[in-house]
Amino acid sequence: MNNNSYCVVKMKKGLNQICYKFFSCLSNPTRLAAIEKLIQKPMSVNEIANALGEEQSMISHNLKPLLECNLITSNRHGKKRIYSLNTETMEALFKIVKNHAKKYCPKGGKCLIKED
Amino acid sequence: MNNNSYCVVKMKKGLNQICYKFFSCLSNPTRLAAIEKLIQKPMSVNEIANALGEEQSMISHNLKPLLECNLITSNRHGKKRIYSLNTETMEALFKIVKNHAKKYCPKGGKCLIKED
DNA sequence: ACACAATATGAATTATTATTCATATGTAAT
DNA sequence: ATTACATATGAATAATAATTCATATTGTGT
Repeated sequence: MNNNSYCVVKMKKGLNQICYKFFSCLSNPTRLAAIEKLIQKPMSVNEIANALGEEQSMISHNLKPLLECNLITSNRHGKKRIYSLNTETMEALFKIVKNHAKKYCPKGGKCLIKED
Repeated sequence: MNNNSYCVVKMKKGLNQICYKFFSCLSNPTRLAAIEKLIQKPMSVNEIANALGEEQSMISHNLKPLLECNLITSNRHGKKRIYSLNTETMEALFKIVKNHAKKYCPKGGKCLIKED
């Protein structure tokens, strides 16, 4: 999955190579829930796990791809490792998604299937 | 998967419900490749399939979630159904991803794993 | 150096998602 | 109404990703 501190995605071409891992990070309920917690404030793995009622190791596994894609960062604080959201990218991203949803998902969270 | 023209995602809460399907659509090499083709110009299923060297039915299957999320639209033109990109959303999105990649993926398409 | 706390890792299992192939549906022209 | 072209659908299989659980690692304070 990575060749020495770089992660290379096997990909067909172009756009894909950059985008696939990026969007994959975000297309997972657990990771989205973790991100949602990190919007509030930086947290440790255990804090996120407790807040979500999930196992510590599961959260740890899930934070990894987010870190690799730099959607979150981490640094030590005493014996804890604190994870923070990359707010620059994430806020810009959510702004677009929310805008899109407002336009196309009138029933709050459900996507309208448009017919032509 | 959908209850009568609406698709409902089973989801833990909040942000997730809106975001999960959105990002899921985009975290797939085939769909990203199809989108890349549609950036150039609107196309039919067969045109996309030929351009990518893939089966027609596979592309058809893959366009469906993009349609449901309104990331593409479609309309008939004679016997063909022409698919077009929702450029408003997609261009804004790619702009963010490219910007993020420029900042964090110095080796063009490979993601730098940051150590602290 | 030791013990503890916090987090990470690996590998097996389970769950989810993609692809394929056969076939159905729809459309337009003759 | 029949044919041919274009696309969609369903269901089986294959591929990929997520979760779990046991355990390893790493850092901290004593």
